[in-house]
Amino acid sequence: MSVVSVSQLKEHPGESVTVRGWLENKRRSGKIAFLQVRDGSGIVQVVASKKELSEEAWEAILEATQESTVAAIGKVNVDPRAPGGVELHASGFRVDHLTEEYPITPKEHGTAFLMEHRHLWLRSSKQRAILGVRSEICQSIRDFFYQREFILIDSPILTPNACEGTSTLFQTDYFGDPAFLSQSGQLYLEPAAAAFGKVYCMGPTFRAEKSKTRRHLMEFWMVEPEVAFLEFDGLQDLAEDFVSYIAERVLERCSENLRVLERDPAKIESITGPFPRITYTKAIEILQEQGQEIAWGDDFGGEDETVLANQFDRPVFVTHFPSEMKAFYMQPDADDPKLALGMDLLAPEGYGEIIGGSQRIHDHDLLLQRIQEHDLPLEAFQWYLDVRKYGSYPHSGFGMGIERCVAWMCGIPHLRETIPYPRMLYKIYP
RNA sequence: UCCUCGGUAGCUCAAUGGUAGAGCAAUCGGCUGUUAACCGAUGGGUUGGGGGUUCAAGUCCCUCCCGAGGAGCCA
Repeated sequence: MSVVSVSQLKEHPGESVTVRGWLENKRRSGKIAFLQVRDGSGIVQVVASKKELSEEAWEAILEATQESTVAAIGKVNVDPRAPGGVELHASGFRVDHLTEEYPITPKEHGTAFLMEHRHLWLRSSKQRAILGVRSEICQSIRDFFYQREFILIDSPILTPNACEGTSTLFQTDYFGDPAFLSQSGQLYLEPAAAAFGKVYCMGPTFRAEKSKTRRHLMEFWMVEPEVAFLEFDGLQDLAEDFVSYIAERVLERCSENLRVLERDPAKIESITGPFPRITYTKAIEILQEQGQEIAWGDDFGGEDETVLANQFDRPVFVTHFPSEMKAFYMQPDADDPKLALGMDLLAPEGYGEIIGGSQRIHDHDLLLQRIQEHDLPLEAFQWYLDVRKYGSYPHSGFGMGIERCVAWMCGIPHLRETIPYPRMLYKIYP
């Protein structure tokens, strides 16, 4: 008797097959029982009638508890009464492992309890849907760059110094010397752009900031492309194509997950270019018109981002920020050197900053000056300066937070559900 | 780090300063088409820890711990 995955059952109508999985729920009505069996590919209802089963198999059905490992043998029936349209009419049943007192019951639970049981919460339908979307997004990112002939450059996680010199880093011991967990792969990507032209990295990054909000994690995944000879307008085109492609793939491949999440696909259908592009100065004007208390030179707060994004029906680029509020490596605007060629992409619906990027300084002396102005340790950046010393070239890149993108596509409010095992302020279990 | 709210059965929550309760889960029984099934019964508590006020504290006060929401910081 062949083992068939639940997702493939509709290919075997009338056949007798075995399904192996976990018992999600059971309803019993005297001599007939309905069991929801989940195998990872889907959920199927097993219908079991006492008179059609051996005494042993019927006993196994009575004994089976929620989340027990079970094997159901039976005929595949197409039946409109069954959720999913297909059910298994049992001719045999056994319990391979009996679960006792599974903590997550079919009724409601609080967030704290579910986070404490994250390793089990993963089995819940909503969590499976979110992580399924995450998987598709990561795959679409790799496909996007592969199709455009980018080379994958894995950046290091252990680094000898604070890359951007801004955020708080996790420190560890490297054979007696201090080392830090990476907060960005960008600086390591820029030299690689001179080797391959178009490169990207995707991996975990770490920030030791004591942020306690729905939009922050201590450990999050970031994808960062870096392209030689790409300048500021082209960078925005790339980000626009990139985000549009991800949205298209989620719509195409994740419709069932979106349905489980009750996510309106229209919200994702509207993520197509061109995205509006406004300057920081224009953004401040809009915010002031909307009654936000903000002055030129201030950074956006969470509410500012939401108010600004709500002015548009799709993601919006904000560009040309004051140089002082941005990282040391951003190229100054030729028309107004007070401004940096940096851009943020703000997502609608309050999801905030999805992408941050810039054209990088490619002039050696200017970069050296900026490193000194920011009081960064020059010796640690010697290799980074080398990129501008041996065949310098204009180049640009951006970074996108994977979790923020997943939360946005799924329409869920908190980042903690968008990564299998979130690392949050003071919380690292399980 | 700061502000606000909260911590009572395995879970979600009730309980004027006066006998700690319900639903779900668990256990047992009933039911041949259930959709978080339903019906009946049973077991289940150091009310987050410590201290205080009071004849009497889950309830009021102090303190510590833990959690949630928000702010700041940031992607």
